[in-house]
Order: sequence, then C-alpha cells, then structure tokens
Amino acid sequence: MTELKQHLNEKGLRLTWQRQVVMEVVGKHKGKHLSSSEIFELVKESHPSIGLATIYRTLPLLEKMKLLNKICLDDGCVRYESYTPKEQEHHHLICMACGAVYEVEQDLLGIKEKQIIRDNHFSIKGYMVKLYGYCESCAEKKSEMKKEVAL
Amino acid sequence: MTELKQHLNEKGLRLTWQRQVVMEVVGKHKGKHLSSSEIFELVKESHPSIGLATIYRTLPLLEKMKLLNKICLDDGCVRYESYTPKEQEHHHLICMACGAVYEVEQDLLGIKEKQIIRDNHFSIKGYMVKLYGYCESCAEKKSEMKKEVAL
DNA sequence: CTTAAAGTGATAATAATTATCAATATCGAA
DNA sequence: TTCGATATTGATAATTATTATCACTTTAAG
Ligand SMILES: [Mn+2]
Ligand SMILES: [Mn+2]
Ligand SMILES: [Zn+2]
Ligand SMILES: [Zn+2]
Repeated sequence: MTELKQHLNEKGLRLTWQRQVVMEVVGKHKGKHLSSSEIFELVKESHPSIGLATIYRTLPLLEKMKLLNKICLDDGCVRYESYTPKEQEHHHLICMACGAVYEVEQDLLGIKEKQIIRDNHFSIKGYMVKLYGYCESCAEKKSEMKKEVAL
Repeated sequence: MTELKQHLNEKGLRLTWQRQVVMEVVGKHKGKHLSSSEIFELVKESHPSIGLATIYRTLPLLEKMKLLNKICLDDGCVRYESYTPKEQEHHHLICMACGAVYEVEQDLLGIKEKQIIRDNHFSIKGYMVKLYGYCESCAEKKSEMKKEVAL
C-alpha cells in the first residue's frame, strides 16, 4: 500500500486520483518550489478536469501528513516542495536582487538545538533557515553600478 | 537630525508625519510582530485620518531603509518589527498548535556562514531562522490527549 | 511666498486563499 | 456486486491582503 493511502486510511480519509496526481506532480519536480497555482497548471496538463479548489484543499492536507513541505519565500504566496525529513533538512539562499532561490544541504543548527529547547521550554520539531544576500551575477552587477556612479 | 530624516534626505524623499508615526508605533512595540493592518489600527488611535494605503506604502519603504524588519511567520500576512542589525539578529520559535511566537536571542549560524558563502558563491547579508515545535502548554495538552485516547 | 515634485486618502483593482453547496466518488458492509 | 453513509469534488461566490489610480495636499528648496 502506498504511503499516501496509508496516511489517508489512518484518518478515515479517502484515496482519490486528485490527491495522487498532486503528489506525483510535486514529486516530479524535486528541487523546485512550486506555488499552488503553478501546481494547478502542472496538474491540468495531464488532468484538465481538476478544480483549483481541490488543489488548495489537497496541499495543506499533504503537508499535515508530512508528504510535502510548505515554504514561504517572501514573494506573497505559499510554496511547496517534496518532503525532506528532519534528519536531512535543507535551507534556502534567496537573492535579494533577482529573487533566485538556491538550496543549501547542510545542518545549519546542529547541537544548538538542545540548548534552545532547554532555554525556552519549547520542543522543536523542525526548523527552516532563509539566508538573504546576492547571487553571483547580481553581486557583479551591483559592483559595476557603483563604479559607474563613481565616474 | 533624526535617523529617519537622514535616510529620507539621502534619497530625495520627504519627511511626513505619517512616516514618523509609523516608526514611532512600531518602536513602541518591541518584541511584537505586527501585521500591516495591526499597525494601521495602532496608528489610527492617535492619528485617525491616516489612510490604509499610506501604511502599505510606508512599511516597505522603512524596511528598505533598514528601519524595520519584515518577517513572514506563515500566517498569511507580512509582519514587521523593530530593526535588529545583523550583529544581533534574533530568531523565532513558532508553536505549531497555538501559533504563539517566541524570540530567541542567539547567533544560530555563527561560523558556518563563511563556509556557505564559499560553497555557494553567494554573499550573505542576513538570515532568518524559524523553529517549529510546541510551546510548553501545548506540549502538555498533547500528552494529555494521548493518555485519553489510550483509555 | 512660490512652486515643482513627492506624498496622501479614497477607492478601484488584483491576487491568493477560503467558504458554500449541489453533485459525485469512495469504500466498508451486506 | 450492490448499497449507502459520508468524504470529496468542481464551480463559483466571498474574503483577505496587497497594489494601482488619481485628484488633491504637503514638503522643502529657492
Ligand atoms: Mn527547497
Ligand atoms: Mn522578532
Ligand atoms: Zn540574483
Ligand atoms: Zn502553543
């Protein structure tokens, strides 16, 4: 039995082709950070009859079942990506100039976690780091502009 | 000359009482994470004639001048707080049950930053860590519920 | 004091997301 | 299999957060 069906059964929910297709589509785009409407468009390619409301219902559901990760990259919409378990969380570099997003595969917090839990009486289930800065090409453009102004 | 006026002058922008009041209001609420409409309500208390559009214009402006921090706590709206410079960045514990937000004053990345810059050819100007978990009271409620189910 | 240009308030317009509801599909039991 | 309780869906109306417009006002340099 597929992992999706398993999770659904546990909660008395039903397996529909809509839920399967959403899982498949996101799974086919590892490394991408897809908005709800982008997922809608991708699903429609193979299943044009699906409704947008179903997408908006399905994504939070899959997230709660930990089959997807929800992320918020400050561009005004929620995005989703394939689930990464706590042990191999990854993080995001966001270019403040062009908005490009790069992934960082590294444990960025490490042992500090335990200390935070002690200090704050807060049990930590996961974390997300967003790093803001400039990608290589945007950094170059910025230094060129400074030169021009100096002339 | 106030820091606000200084920044505005540099860019040929003007000092208005609206901009001053928004700064004041957010400054009076250190530790809070205020949404645009919450800020609107707070400003209206002393200055009822202000328009919502001005709030939405002013906040991103103050953020670009680094007089405010913009944050995104996954609840569907942008929030702002008093500016904290890079050297003393703080981070957020978000309770997945009740939504409460606590602050953590700690450098969570430290030396890893340089390594990230090397590995990714990305200049880092700042970062933000969101830690997800359960606050003390919600953690208790959860364990109580498990007991009940077990009965 | 004048005046050009920046800024504002009211409000219309968008964009993302949620709520409603009648019709349909799923799945365990008969 | 068939049946039926109910979970789910698609269409669409409604909300919510944010942005765009535009005529009028305010700022600040001269
Ligand atoms: Mn990612
Ligand atoms: Mn904070
Ligand atoms: Zn860039
Ligand atoms: Zn809580």
